[in-house]
Amino acid sequence: MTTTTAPTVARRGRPRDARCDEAILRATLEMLGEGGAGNLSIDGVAARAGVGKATIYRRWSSKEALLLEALSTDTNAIASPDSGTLRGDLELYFDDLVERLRQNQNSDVLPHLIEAACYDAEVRNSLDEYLSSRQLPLRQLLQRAQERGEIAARIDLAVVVDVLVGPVIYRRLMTRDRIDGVFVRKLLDIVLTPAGLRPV
Amino acid sequence: MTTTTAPTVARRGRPRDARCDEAILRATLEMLGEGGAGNLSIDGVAARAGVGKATIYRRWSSKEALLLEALSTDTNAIASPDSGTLRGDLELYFDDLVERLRQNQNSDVLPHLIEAACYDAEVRNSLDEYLSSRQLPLRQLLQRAQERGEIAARIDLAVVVDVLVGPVIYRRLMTRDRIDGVFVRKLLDIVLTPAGLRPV
Amino acid sequence: MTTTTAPTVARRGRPRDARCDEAILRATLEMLGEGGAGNLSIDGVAARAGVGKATIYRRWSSKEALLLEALSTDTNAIASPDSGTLRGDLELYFDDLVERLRQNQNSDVLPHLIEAACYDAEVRNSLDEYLSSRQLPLRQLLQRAQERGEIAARIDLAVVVDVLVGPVIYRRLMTRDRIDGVFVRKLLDIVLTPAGLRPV
Amino acid sequence: MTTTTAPTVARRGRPRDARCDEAILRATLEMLGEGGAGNLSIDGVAARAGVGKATIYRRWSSKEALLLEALSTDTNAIASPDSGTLRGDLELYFDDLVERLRQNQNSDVLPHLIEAACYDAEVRNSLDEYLSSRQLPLRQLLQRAQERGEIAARIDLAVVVDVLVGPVIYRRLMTRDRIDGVFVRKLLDIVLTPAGLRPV
DNA sequence: AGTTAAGCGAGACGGTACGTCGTGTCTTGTG
DNA sequence: CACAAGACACGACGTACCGTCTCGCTTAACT
Repeated sequence: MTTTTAPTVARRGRPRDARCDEAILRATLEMLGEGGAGNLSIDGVAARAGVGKATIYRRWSSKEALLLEALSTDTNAIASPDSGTLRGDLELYFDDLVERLRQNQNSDVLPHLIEAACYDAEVRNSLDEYLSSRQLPLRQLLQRAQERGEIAARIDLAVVVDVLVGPVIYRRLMTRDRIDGVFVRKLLDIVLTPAGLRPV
Repeated sequence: MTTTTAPTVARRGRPRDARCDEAILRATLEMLGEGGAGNLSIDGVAARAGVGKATIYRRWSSKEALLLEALSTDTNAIASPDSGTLRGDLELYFDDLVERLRQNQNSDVLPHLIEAACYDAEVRNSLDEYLSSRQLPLRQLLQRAQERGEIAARIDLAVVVDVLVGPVIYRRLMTRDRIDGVFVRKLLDIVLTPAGLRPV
Repeated sequence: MTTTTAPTVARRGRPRDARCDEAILRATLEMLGEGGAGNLSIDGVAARAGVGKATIYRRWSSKEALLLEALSTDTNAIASPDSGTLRGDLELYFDDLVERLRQNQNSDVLPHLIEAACYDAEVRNSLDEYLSSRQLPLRQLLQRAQERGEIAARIDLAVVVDVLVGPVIYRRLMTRDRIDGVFVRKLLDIVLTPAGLRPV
Repeated sequence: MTTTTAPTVARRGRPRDARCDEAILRATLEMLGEGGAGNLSIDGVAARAGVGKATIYRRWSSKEALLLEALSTDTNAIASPDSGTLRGDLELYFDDLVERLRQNQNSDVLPHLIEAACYDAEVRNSLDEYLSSRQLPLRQLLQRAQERGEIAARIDLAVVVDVLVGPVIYRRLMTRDRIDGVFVRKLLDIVLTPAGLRPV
């Protein structure tokens, strides 16, 4: 994280006004909902938040840094299930994920950030960190399944993550096909059930 | 398709100069290679192609429409393998895909187009069409496998496509992990081998 | 004049269509009336006249050449009075001039041409010729008055023309004050009546 | 005038940088001298002044507004003579005027502004104001002469102004004949001397 | 009658300038 | 120092005309 809230430093001068942070993030989220990331401008956010542009740039180095922070405010923790079985855990995890995606249905923030990350290493890092943190429960869940023997030891769990999350992201970003419980079940069936795709 | 091959229409006025199309597309691809989609400007393309901006806008309604056309010119056909086995076909298909991705390694065109598609329905449609055409061999290959009985009839092939392509795209766009033969084998192992992930 | 209507030359090929000239000039005058010279474009004239742009440029070398021609079509001859007295002649001449100005009240063609003449020598010459032809009756009228002795022989008639026409043009172009019979009488009073301004 | 010298208002935000005004006006005058008003572009002025285009548009709504301001900076006051006689005053006034015209000999600024004033009311007003201020000394000078009885009380001084200034402007804009001391003397002779043009 | 040269409508072409918008930085006066 | 306001350099946008050029066709005059 960039914010090192070292409490002992006690910086001099007027302290930052926490209400500014709030107002800026709220304005950002509102404008994201209305026009999407592409139509969101710092000028616009500043105007709506009733804040000077410098006040924004003092806190975030770029539009994308701001977006990432705004996204992170949605921090009701991700489900970290432990039902005892791999299938059960995955269903809980994905049901949560589906619900999240359903809520901000047409959000284009992710595509925007992905593109921005191509040009800006700092954004790249922050985005990686953000995504990684979102995946943590899934990795842990798989780890436990492998320890229980539900997943063969030889399997590379990183690839399993790809196989599970990839299809969802793919639908989200590219095909825009429906992402719901039905899709998740089909996905899990294919990945988990040997009878689905069997080698000749 | 927009091409109405009605030869009897006999369009009036000076016809479009095909050399302009070439020059513009060539300039576009060059600048894509150099600076990426984000740093590509219509002004720049026009200047490099030795062409007025209007000549570009006469053909493409936006930067993204131009990018899509430029991408489509890369028309060495995608591998449409038929080795007789699902596994064999998939390996051939993905080896081809991996090679393509390897070539324009750090291209940010796809992220850029994905974002643009969020705001512009026309781009959305063109992009869908483009992606769909790239997937065609894969869909056909799976179709044949299902007819041969290698894939259970109850399986939704659309989801299989997601499960296969999704992980690759996911690495490409989000985790930026390595995409190579090793990854593809692991991926196919997980998806095709029942012994990998087995339900309790 | 540019048009050398040598009838014996008998140029080969398809002859120019006189209806085009008409249509173009009519369209030009209409658009002049609507938007003024500044808002008149060759594209617009061509479209309204139902004519290709080349058909216009084949006849006139520039927008201004076209304007000059369009102006010259208004060729109901200028009054060339001969009432026997200087004052009488001048009143007739200026009444005619005032009427002409009144008709195309807010025309901005003259300013436009004056400016264009600054940059284009051809326009300069055509404009000079046009203006000179309009002044001819006045010069003749003054010439006769000088021969009759109404104007002292030592007087430079060119300057008299300036003194008479200048004020009208000045009002027209710069002050935009009213130009009517009252003004003309006042003008003639000042210039012709010794009791008006008398040297101490 | 637009300048509201209210010092108590204490305008907020970063104040306009006076050096920008200077640089822009200087660049404008330079480019006027080089290419004339017709070849002067906002892009060009911005580039030469080392200033963004927005910085120009923030101050002036159009090219013409800028030109008017630039002209007004040439503020070595106009001669406001008081020699005691009408003839003497006029000679002083016109000698000054002739000298000014001689300096920027081929300037096309005036024609350009006159045309622009046809389309833009704001330019119209500014131009009127500018011209009116230039005429002020002449009007005062005539006023005094009328009070002294050198000009008959019944004479409309506004028309006298036209009669005096009109011929000069007319030469300047239309005939492009020479404007010098000789011309001015001839002009004054005709207007002031009863023996020149006498009514029958 | 066939050939040829130009006229014609349509519209593409290389340019140039336009006026607007957004970025990230800066400079004021006021807390 | 932080803050609101807003000026600043820069760069891209998409549009409008300019004057020229190519198409396929028509229209006469000259072979």
